[in-house]
Amino acid sequence: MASNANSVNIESEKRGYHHGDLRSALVQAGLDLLKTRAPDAVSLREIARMAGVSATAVYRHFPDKQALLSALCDEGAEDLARLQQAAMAQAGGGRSGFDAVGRTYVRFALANPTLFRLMMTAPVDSCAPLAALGQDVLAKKILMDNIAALAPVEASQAEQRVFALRAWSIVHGLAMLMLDRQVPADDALIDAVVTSASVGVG
Amino acid sequence: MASNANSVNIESEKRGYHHGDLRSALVQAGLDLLKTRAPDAVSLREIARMAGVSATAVYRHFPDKQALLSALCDEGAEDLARLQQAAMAQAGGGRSGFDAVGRTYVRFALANPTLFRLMMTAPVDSCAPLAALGQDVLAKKILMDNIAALAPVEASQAEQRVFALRAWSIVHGLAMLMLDRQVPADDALIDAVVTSASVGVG
DNA sequence: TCGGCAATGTTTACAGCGATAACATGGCGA
DNA sequence: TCGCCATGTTATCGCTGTAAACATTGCCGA
Repeated sequence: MASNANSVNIESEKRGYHHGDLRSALVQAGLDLLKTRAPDAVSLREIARMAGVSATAVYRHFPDKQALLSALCDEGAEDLARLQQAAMAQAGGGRSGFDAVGRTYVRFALANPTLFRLMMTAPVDSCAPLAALGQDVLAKKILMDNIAALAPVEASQAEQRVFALRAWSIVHGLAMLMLDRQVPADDALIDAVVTSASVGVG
Repeated sequence: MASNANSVNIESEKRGYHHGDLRSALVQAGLDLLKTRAPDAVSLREIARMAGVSATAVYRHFPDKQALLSALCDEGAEDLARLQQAAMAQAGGGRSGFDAVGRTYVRFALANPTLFRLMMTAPVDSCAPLAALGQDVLAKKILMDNIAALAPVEASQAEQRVFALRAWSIVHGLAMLMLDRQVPADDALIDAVVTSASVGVG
């Protein structure tokens, strides 16, 4: 997951005043921290501590905490996109590929709850235009296009867009409900909800 | 929205050392604050300030911040349930009532973004059993049962459960995606996604 | 080779946060 | 009337994100 193959072993080497590749180290530390902490329990200071560096050093590489978190989101988005591409390829495309991508989406959310929540939760009050956001949004756009391409061919473009959005809503809603424990995180349940979703429509 | 008709005008009266009904006042202040703040920008201290009381007074009525927030969630859940009941009644039940309930769900989320997010986001790391949570979960259970009752009659119980969960996923996912600005918060779009959701199945 | 500048670390400081402990007030029943 | 106790208060703690000032070092031009 989101390995930065270069610049490993940093923590073991005795480093001098300068770190070498602190930015990558911070991102890696952040991803590690995300695995065990709740989203609002992820503190800039702890990430810095984990990277063996003072808290304010972070500000040499990110304007503020949110920027650091956004960098983590971008890593997550890349991961998710890779997984989905693989799932699609393995299923051989078509409808079964479509379902596989959906299942991958939900399973990724369950496997990386905090990261997923971070990825999908907008900076909230900031009315930033979508284009200004990180590349994860771009990844989603690509995903949307892929989904739309699987809509029934006889449908109009608007109908295809609705079809795609509904598909996204199903997996996103299911993922969120399971993350928030409103619904048991049952693998069979994922299959049931996601798979038959395409039955009634195509 | 979530009016506590009793104990109004508290802030205008000159109160003595004791408040009278601080608990209600805190809940009301919290709901007011939720209207303008992002979820993680809602601080216990500011709610207390808004109620004209010291921060630690809150602890006489709630064990911790989370408990106060849960009280806000319960108010929100009541509101949502009321709105959905009204929508169902006005639409005259049946499929159009079903759709109306779904639309109400999404519109409530858009109208009360922070409150909705608070309601639907579990205390995260706490593995609390669902039964131990606030009444909002109960409200959701009722909702689920209502939805399930509208599933195709020839379906098995398990199929009905999946049908209900998929319906919930659609509206929940759509609400979340719109809240997080992944998708434009367009009223017509809500109608399109929610309404035709029942077309392919029943 | 040397001097200095820019990049990138550090320490210090501040205001706001949730939470605890100790203290103050005052309503109400014995 | 007295005293209990529910419900307020202030003081304090450790944590947070962030800004400002200072320290160190790699690198580039003279």
